[in-house]
Amino acid sequence: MGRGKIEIKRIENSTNRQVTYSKRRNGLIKKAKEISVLCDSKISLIIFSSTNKMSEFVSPSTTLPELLEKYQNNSGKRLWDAKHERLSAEIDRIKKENESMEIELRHLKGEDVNSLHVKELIPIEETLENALVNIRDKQMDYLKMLKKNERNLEEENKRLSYILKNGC
Amino acid sequence: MGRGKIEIKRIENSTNRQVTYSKRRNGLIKKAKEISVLCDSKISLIIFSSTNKMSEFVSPSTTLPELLEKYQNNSGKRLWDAKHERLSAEIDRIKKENESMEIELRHLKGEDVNSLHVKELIPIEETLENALVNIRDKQMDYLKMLKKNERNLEEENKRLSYILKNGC
DNA sequence: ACCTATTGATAATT
DNA sequence: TAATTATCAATAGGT
Repeated sequence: MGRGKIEIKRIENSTNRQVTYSKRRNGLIKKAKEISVLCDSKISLIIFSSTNKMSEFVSPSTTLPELLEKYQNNSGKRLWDAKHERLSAEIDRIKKENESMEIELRHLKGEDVNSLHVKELIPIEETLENALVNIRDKQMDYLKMLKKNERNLEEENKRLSYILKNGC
Repeated sequence: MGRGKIEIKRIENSTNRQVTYSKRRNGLIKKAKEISVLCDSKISLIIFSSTNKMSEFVSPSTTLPELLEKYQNNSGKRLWDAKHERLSAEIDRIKKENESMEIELRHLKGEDVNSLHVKELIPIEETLENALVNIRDKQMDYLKMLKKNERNLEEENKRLSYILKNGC
């Protein structure tokens, strides 16, 4: 079907491949249209080129979702239920994570402590004490920095005053 | 492409239509295979005859669900119902909640405090102090209860001893 | 189903 | 990149 017969294997020359792709894709879509009209059939054709450019044809008498629904009924294959399940499972997982974090948060805020046994209060107390130490350290650092800045400014002031008093 | 040219319109004779369908479907699938091999492209072809008999071809380098996923990304069309989107949206929402809780938790544990401004430390400090107060109150309540129990037991002891000493 | 005249698709070339 | 065309492939109609 051309100036020479070709072997059906990947065309290595990428320009040739692109050209052939373009021609054959058009041919394929044309033939898909023709069979859908001639034979009153419903078709979906989705093509991605090797560079991931998409082309599609769906016979006008239907829609892709409708066709896929029929596909599932016909083949018994699930196209997206698996995905739903995965998403649902992920939601469950994250929700559980969420709940336990919420509980931990409440405990660290000293809420709902009545639901805890006294022994369970001890690690929480320790965590809170450590946190307070950290935070106060940080505040202390900040204070020290302020003091240091203050000292630096005072010294600079003295120096400038001295220079002003005694001339340059 | 045959003994005579035909017009591209529905073939009314149902036998002819069926025969043509069969031939052209095979041709279409063959061409789909060829382009997928020659041009390294990914294809899905689903055909239903006018009698609802299904045929399909999916290039071996992919799967229909994968292709449909790409189709959705590429076209922006949603193939499966709103349920999927709802689930995805919920996952996003919960994940965001999760993240902010994680951050809050870390701060309440005195972690990552260097990323905070000193002013932001103040409410955290207050929260921690309140939490410690609550927890220590709870511990104190427990201690008081223990003391009270102790007293009660001591009194009961005295009473029993008295009864034993002086007869019933 | 198979056959084959004929049309249609396309590989190589420009 | 778009036409052209020689050649091969698909297939319509007949058996």
